[in-house]
Amino acid sequence: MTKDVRKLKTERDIQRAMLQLLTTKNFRQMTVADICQASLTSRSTFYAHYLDKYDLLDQLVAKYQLIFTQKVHLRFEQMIAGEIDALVKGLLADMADNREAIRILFTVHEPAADLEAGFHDQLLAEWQRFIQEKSPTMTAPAELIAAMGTNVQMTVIEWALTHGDTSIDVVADAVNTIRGAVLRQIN
Amino acid sequence: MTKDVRKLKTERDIQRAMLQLLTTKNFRQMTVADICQASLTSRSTFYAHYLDKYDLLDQLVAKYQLIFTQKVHLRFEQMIAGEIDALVKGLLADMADNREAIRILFTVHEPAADLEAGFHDQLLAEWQRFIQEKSPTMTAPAELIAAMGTNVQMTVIEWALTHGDTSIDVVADAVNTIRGAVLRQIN
DNA sequence: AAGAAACTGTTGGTTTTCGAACAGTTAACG
DNA sequence: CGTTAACTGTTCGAAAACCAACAGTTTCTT
Repeated sequence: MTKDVRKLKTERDIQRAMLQLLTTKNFRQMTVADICQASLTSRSTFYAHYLDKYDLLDQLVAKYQLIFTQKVHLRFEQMIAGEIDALVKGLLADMADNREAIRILFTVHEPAADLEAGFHDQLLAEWQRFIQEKSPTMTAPAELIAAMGTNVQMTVIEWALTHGDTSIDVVADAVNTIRGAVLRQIN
Repeated sequence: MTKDVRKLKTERDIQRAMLQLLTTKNFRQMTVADICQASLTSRSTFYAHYLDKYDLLDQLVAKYQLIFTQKVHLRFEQMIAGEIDALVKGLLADMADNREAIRILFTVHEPAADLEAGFHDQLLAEWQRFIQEKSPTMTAPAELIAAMGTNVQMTVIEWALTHGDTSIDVVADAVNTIRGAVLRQIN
């Protein structure tokens, strides 16, 4: 039923290798042979696990998209109601182990596999749902406010991914002000 | 002729796992099952590579001892003649990839596998050879001065292993003074 | 445009790893 | 003391990974 340990290990090695390679060269110019060389796996084994490098990227993106999906839904309420410190620190804590991987994948923008876009869409859906519940009829266009809130959050997330969780305090005040302005459009 | 990649990978995984476990528990209370669990290898595979955990430790120690042996002989002359900055920075550069592993192994003191003792003996032999060449007849006992020089170097090496190469400048003056005093006994 | 070089995706035979089981030893515990 | 429990070291069939070779495609060079 459960997967063979060897499969888990090779998939781990291959995924790590791809992430590591993405820091050097971009996805397009990366070959399957490169990935195999970096992960110490044979090409035949690679193709036993993935259709091609696009499939590998898909699965990587899907993996972190899933983690994000699970976390975001739980934290969304407090993300917009609470202080910005709690928001970012909570998210970073959830993703501590994966921060570097997510940061790398955010640089890849393939039509069928775009983690940054995926995060964005996910947040946007949450905002639309939130606005619909809180105030179905509001003066400002709901779509605009949802997009605004989403983009503010994405900005903070990306900032935190690259700068780490220690330097949040520097920007907390500024972001809190903006967040408050967005929320006032809804209430 | 050359080893199968799978063998290299499992040995790498097992060795990494043991080093990682050594940061948690000490060597005596560590079991083969622990190592296998941490490295995601089966016990039967472990025993296909090593006789037991002592054999594994032996090979780990021997590996880093060999690296040290190769580097020390090349750098010994400049280690005692040059400035202490050059000494430590040179050594650390040589061992940059292995610093963490060596630091961990320095905490293990098994009768048959003691990296710290091995480094010490290696340096002592270099000092004895050096004194014999430079001044075969000297007033102070050669053994004492060799031991002194060795211990000074070991102190610096261990300090650098734990504190990193950035903070060498802090102690450079102090160590240079001591090193000068030791060398004056020979010349 | 033609040939070379590199990359893709697949196959089959060989080697390695896995997992479960086993008896024998050591450590823990009431 | 005796009885569990845990650890050691070994065996063997099944599963997975390896490598080399292959034809077909794309990319580079001249």
